Amino acid sequence: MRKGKAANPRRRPIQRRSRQTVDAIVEAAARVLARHGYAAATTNRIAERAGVSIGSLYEYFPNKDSILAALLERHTEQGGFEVLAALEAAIARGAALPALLRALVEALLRQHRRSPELHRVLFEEMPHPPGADACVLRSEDSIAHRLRTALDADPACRTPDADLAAHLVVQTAEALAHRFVLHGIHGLGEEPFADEVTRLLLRYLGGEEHAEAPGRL
Amino acid sequence: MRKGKAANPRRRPIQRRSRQTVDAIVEAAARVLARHGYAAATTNRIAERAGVSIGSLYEYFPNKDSILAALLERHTEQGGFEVLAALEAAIARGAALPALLRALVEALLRQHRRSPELHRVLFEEMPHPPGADACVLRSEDSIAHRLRTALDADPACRTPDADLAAHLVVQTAEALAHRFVLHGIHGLGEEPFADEVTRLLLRYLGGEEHAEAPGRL
Amino acid sequence: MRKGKAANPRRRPIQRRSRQTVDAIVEAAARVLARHGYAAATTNRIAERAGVSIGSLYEYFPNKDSILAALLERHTEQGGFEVLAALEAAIARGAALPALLRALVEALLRQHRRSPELHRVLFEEMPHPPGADACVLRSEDSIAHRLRTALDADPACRTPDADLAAHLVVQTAEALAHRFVLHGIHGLGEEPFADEVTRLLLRYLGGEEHAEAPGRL
Amino acid sequence: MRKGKAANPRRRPIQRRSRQTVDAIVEAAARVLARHGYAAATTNRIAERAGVSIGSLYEYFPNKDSILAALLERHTEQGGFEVLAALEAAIARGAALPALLRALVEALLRQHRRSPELHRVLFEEMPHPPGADACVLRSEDSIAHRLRTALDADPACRTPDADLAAHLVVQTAEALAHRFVLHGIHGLGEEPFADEVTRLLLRYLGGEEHAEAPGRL
DNA sequence: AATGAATGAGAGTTCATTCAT
DNA sequence: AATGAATGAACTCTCATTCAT
Repeated sequence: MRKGKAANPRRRPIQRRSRQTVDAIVEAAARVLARHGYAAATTNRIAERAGVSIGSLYEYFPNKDSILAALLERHTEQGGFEVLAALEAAIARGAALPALLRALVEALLRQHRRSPELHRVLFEEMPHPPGADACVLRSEDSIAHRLRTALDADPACRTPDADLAAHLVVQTAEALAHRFVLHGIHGLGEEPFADEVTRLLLRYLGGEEHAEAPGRL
Repeated sequence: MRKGKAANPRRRPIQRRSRQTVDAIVEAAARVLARHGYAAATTNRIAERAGVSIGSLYEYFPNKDSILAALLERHTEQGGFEVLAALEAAIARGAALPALLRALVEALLRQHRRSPELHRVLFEEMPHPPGADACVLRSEDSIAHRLRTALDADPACRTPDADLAAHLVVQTAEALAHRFVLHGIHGLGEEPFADEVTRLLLRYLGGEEHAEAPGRL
Repeated sequence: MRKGKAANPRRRPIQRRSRQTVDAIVEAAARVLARHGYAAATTNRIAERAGVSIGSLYEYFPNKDSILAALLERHTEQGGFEVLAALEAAIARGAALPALLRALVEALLRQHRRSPELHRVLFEEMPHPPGADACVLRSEDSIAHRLRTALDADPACRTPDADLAAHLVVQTAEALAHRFVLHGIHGLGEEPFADEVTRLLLRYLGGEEHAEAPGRL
Repeated sequence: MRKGKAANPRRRPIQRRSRQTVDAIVEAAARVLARHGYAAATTNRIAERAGVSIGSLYEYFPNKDSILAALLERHTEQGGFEVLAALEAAIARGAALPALLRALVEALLRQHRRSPELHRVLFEEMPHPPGADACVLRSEDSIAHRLRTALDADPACRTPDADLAAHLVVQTAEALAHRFVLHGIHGLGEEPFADEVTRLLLRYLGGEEHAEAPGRL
């Protein structure tokens, strides 16, 4: 049968073994994408790398796109969690605005640095089927949300629309970090880059008196 | 694709007819991508839309990637020229920093607005073969360069590294405009969005005393 | 793209060359089915037998089923034409009812005899997707129709509903011939079989006084 | 199918449990075929419907074909028994030739009517591996045999070769009933259809003086 | 220069069957 | 005996590319 499309549900990875298999497949997809690029990421190669038969792969994923979507989601969620955690830690440390923003920028840089090749393929080489970016938006939203509550509590922050400001801050930091890791800015080092981005964000949020040289945390 | 080959066009389109054919093909690629998405953009369909036989298409382009690369380049260069022109016009008008930045933001928004579908496919759906982004970087570079000379001349601008600042401004404005046009920010209108982004950039560059309400140009 | 299903129109075989290719493919399908059975009739094998690349095959047929459907149709139409022609010839000869029915039975036997293996595979082994039999019904209908006008003209025929009778005659003759050619009836020869079927039909149509031994034509 | 293998079941279902399992599998195959057609009848789906693991299914059947063969056999035998029983009942009632043939025709119609979808799939959609039809022939043979002894005893029957006549009668009735149930004849109702077929058979067997209106039994 | 029919490697996917548990 | 996750050969079909005309 070739007609029965899309939606026949696959085994739900409830049991431990299944979970491992699913992870192995997604992990293999990540390795193949990072090492050989999108064009080489065939289902058969992914299955092979995962040490799983092609049949098993299709036991857990209805088609190729769903594997890549799962990878994108995993990658994005993981990154989001880390950034969120870094934010949380900074807040817990009682960090003021400059240090908070610094933490955000560094977390984003770290995240992009971890596997820049995978990141590049995932976001620049791989076709994003319409709607695949929902998880990216979601992730950004949750970071912006957390940031906003922090901004609300910070007297140094003078900005009319805190929600909007939080979103712009997150989007800006993320976009600049992305670009920096992938393409660099002339020969600029990561440290001065982080300084400058933090300065940018800080001035935007109104804390310009602390703007210079927040230093490393 | 038989082989993932390089991208120098086979025949130098010196004659008028050749130039027209090349343009027709690139234009057809743009239309197909915008209307039907990346997955439907086969070489045969592009040739058909261009009113050219598939054989002729391969007379002018060595492979599919080179067509898409040409399109990406054309799109980027055109956009770059427009932004550059808008910048130039503002400077010629004797615009101060706020108005200058406003002009930059508006030009970028306009550029993304022009064919957002094509833009989305080009930058979010279509695989970017490694190195395909060189032209994007070049375009940004030239805008940043022009901006920098303007900043140098503006006493309102107090920033230690004008070159770096110019690059960050351009990258930030471009990334935020891109995101805004494609995914929006909650229900925010374009006008207030432009205001806020301009405010962000202006504060960064040190002109905070003029930051509020630069108004429309 | 794997989603774009069913209906994208293929090249219509208008030109001479195309017609030849289509014929070669259908003919190859017939040979493969007859020689190796349904299970072995893969598109690649059919293409190979046709001396055509698999790509060309899909240039002319949108999918595997359509090839087999075309073969079924060709086979059925050809058979129908022959039976129709035999009927016409008998009528032209001024044949009376017995000779007419004899001609029908013989034509059907001849038709099934021609390539019994293909016939068996086509009608007993091959899956008939719902609706594939429309052409068979059409063919029978046209034979029944011709027969009916002949019956109307024959005074020997006494039957209340000539249309119904014609259909039953055709269906009965076809079914019995099919079964006889494929499985035989004990050790009965074709000649006596044809005699007996003719007798059956003749008695049904009311011409029982001529029923015995119509002889060969 | 790894190999188009023969069809003797691995385990003789002696125990009650085994018999039940075998029945459940065959029954499940019938339901799946009738409801979803041949293409959807995968071994996994059949096992699922039978409430049996795929492993167990293969404990009782050596391969897929053997399941379908068993179903075909069950279906055919059951149908054969019913027709035989109807014949027997008519004879026991002392029915004359017209009533006897009427009973035969009605029994066949009833049999096809019972699950026409299964019947259609079984005989028109499903591939019949060579030799799968032996059971059909056997069934018809036994009906023809019983009919023959009845004909021998009936003085109204004047036909030279009673055995041949019995076979033709059974084959004709079966083929016409099959066609009628599956495709109909114009808008003809079942009652008049049965009348006409009975008339056809009766005239063939020489009982034309009783041919008109045998009435319902 | 132009055409477009032909090519065929290789993609995604299915499903009958096995076998470790 | 029973399970069902795993297997992988084999299938249908696509599409970038070539080349005879």
